[in-house]
Formats: sequence, structure tokens, C-alpha cells
Amino acid sequence: MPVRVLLVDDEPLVRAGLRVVMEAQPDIEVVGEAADGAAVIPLVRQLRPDVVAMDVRMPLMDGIEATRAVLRTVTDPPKILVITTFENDEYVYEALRAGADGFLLKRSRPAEVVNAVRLVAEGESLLFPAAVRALAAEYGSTKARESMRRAALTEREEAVLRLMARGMNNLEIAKKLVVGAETVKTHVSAILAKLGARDRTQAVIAAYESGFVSPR
Amino acid sequence: MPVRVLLVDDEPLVRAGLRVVMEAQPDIEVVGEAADGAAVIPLVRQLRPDVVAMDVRMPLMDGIEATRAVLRTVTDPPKILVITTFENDEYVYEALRAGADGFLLKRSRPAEVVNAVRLVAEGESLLFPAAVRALAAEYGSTKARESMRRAALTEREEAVLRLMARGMNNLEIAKKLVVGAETVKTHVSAILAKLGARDRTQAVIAAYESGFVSPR
DNA sequence: TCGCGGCTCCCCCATTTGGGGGAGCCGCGA
DNA sequence: TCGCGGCTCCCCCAAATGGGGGAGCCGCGA
Repeated sequence: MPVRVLLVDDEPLVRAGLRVVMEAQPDIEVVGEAADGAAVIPLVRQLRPDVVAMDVRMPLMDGIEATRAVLRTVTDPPKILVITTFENDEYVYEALRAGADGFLLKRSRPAEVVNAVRLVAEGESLLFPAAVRALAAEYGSTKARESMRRAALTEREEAVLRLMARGMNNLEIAKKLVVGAETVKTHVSAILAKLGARDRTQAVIAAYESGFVSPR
Repeated sequence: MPVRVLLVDDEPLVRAGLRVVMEAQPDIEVVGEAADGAAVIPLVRQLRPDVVAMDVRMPLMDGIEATRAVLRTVTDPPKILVITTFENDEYVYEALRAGADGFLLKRSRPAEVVNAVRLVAEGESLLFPAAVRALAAEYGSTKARESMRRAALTEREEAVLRLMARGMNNLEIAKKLVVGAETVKTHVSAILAKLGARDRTQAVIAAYESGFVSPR
């Protein structure tokens, strides 16, 4: 039976990206989504997920409070995987102290994402020292630290994603935006990293799934 | 600057409906209306619309003739969006062969209507209509319906497209379907050809836009 | 003033994708 | 029985994609 996952992130694009990554796995099933920690408790009661993948920073109730609330009020609570964009986010440590079972960087590769989900689902805690080292070692000890802000796309990146979702390739996007093809490549890479997408197709899927672009 | 649209339909109610839908959009402006194709040429010259949304079936001059006339006599012609009631209207195929940029069903939802207008305005041919146009250009109008059937995906191709729309690459699809990677490539190529898509991203977009797969 | 993030462009390189051809097997219908 | 379409696999090859670096410019805010 598959691992049942509840996604909680205020950024629809991030949710969609995670969803694409997870649903590509036969043994992982995304059973629900929420945009804020405040919605987590009833959803956990209703959906009984095995794992809650939850952003630390959210508008109404952040991941720390939500973690405490779930563990305090739900019997047989799910594993909680905290999602963050910062490597050394003090919120993460608080969340882990609050009882979270592991954490995940938003720019983790799909393989890392699904691996983390499987691990916490099986009761393996991704405690931070080792995990931080492992992930930090893999993800750019230099650049990662710098450019890790919120996973929200910049204006230019949104424009590129919109054109990607219209089926344009990099060259066409470059002409449309009157920039060089290399620039578009840079934006595309940034988009893929922020959305946790492996390729442009997954990014476009995320754009549709999140409502960033609307079908029909 | 908004997209300037000229509505051409012999049915006032249809024009009114389209006008309401389009004018509800901040980026679409209806600059004129006509009740028959015969009035289109002077109006296009006078109003210089970006898009002509035109019914195929009209009393004096139908949409096919009007499309040909506009493209033949107007310099820097507008995009032409053909409106029809029936999905398998052979008039539509003829209009597309005559140079129309896309088609729209009268029973389309408002979101579809404005989306179609925006797409053709920006030079993007509607995906499935593009496929129809390609096929219609290749085969005769009499065989249009038959070529549509020819364009229908096989069972296996549908399965592959579904997995493509979940973000899988060819190797993952191959494993999922327990076939060789070459087989998947063959299917993907067939899908692209049938949908008129250039790459897998466009195919996935088509899958979403056509409702073949639905956002969750 | 300095630093940082956003935007732009450049290099190199591995992988993926897609197109061209061909071919064998099988089931179904003319 | 034969042909055809669907499904499978194979070859070669060009193009696109994505990742890894680096770097310059500019505006804004500490």
C-alpha cells in the first residue's frame, strides 16, 4: 500500500511541484493539500495521511505551530516532514524540537524528495545534523545558501513559466521576451529548482495543477 | 494594450453572449460586430482588429469565403477564430484550410472563449485545431472526418500520454508499462504527430487543454 | 557606501528528446 | 489467405534540454 501524503504549503506552485514529483512514484499517493497550517488538523483527521509534508513559513499558522497542534491533538499522528527553503532556518530547528520527523529543502531533487518521504514514513527520522550535512554537501555549499529565499518565482520567471506553459521552447521564449537564449535557460533552471521539477514538462504540469495557468 | 476583437455572427444573441464574455476581460476589447461575412472586409479595414471571431455558417457570405477574402485582400490581416456549433463541422476544416487560426465551439465556456482569443491573438495556433488544420491540409475536406479518426490515439498511446502528463520521462514510462524505451519513443512520436505537438511539453498542454487529463 | 537579489549573457558538458529509417509479431477483417 | 494496423524493438543522428561553473549591470535597502 502506498504512502499517503498531505501537502501543506502556502505556495500553490510548490505544492504542485511536490505533487508531480510524488505522484510519479508508484508507492506514494498525495491524498490532499492545504495552503496553511490552520487547515491541517481537520484534514489530518479526515484523510489520515502517513506523512504531512509541511512548509515552515506560512501566513496564518506556521509549520511549527501546526506541528505542535497535530501532535498534541491527533491520536496516532502522521509523520511530519518540514519543508524549508533555508538550509539553516531556525524555524526548522524549532519545528524539529516541536516533534517534526525530518526536513526537506525545497530545492531538493525529486529523488531526494521521495526518498525523504519514504524514510519518514518508515519511521526513520531525518535528524538535522546528518541531513543538513548531506543535503548541504549536495546542494551547492556556496550558491544554495545565498539564493535561498522563498520559493516564489520572480516576475521574470513567472513570465517564462507562462510561455513554457504555452508550449514555447527556449528560443521562442527568448525572442518573445527580447533576451538571449542563455538568459531563458537561466530562468528555466531557476524555475525548475524552485518548483522541484526535473524538466520543463513537470514545470508546466505544476503550472496547471496549481492554477498558475488555467486550462480551458 | 488590449486584444481588439471583431465579432461576426448572424445571430445577435450569439454576438451578445460573446461580447459579454469578452468585455468582462480587461485585456480584451470588442471593437465591432457584423452580421454577415460580406461586411467583414470593410470593417477589418476600418477597425483593424487583432482577432476576428467569425461564425462559419452565415447567410450571404459564410466564414470560409470571408476568411479567404480577408486573407487575400487585407494587408497584415487579423487572426481568424472560426466559431461553430458542431464539433465535426466540415465547414470548419475548410475554414482552417483557408487560413483560419483556430476554432471555437459556440457552447464553449467563457474561460475557453477568452483563452482562445488570447491564444490566437498572440500568434499561437490552438493546439488541437492545429492538428486538425494539419490533417485537413493533408487530406481532403471530404476525408476530414476520417482523418480525425486517424488522429485518434490508440489505447497504448493514451496510456503513454497519461504518464507523460504526470511528468514521467521515457524511461520511467517504459518501466511503468513494462516495455522497452524504444517502444515508448515510438509511441511518443506517434502522439506528437497526431496531436500536432512539437515536443512532449506541447503534448501535455494539449492533454490539459482538451480535458484529456484534468487538474486536481 | 556596500551587499544582495534580480536580470542578463557566456562557457562546457552529459543526458534527453525527437526524427529518420527498418523489422518482426499478432489479431482482425476483407 | 492476405493486408493492415497496432505493438514491439533496433539503428543512427541532430537538436534541445538541463546542470555546472562564471560574470557584469543595476536598483534598492541596510
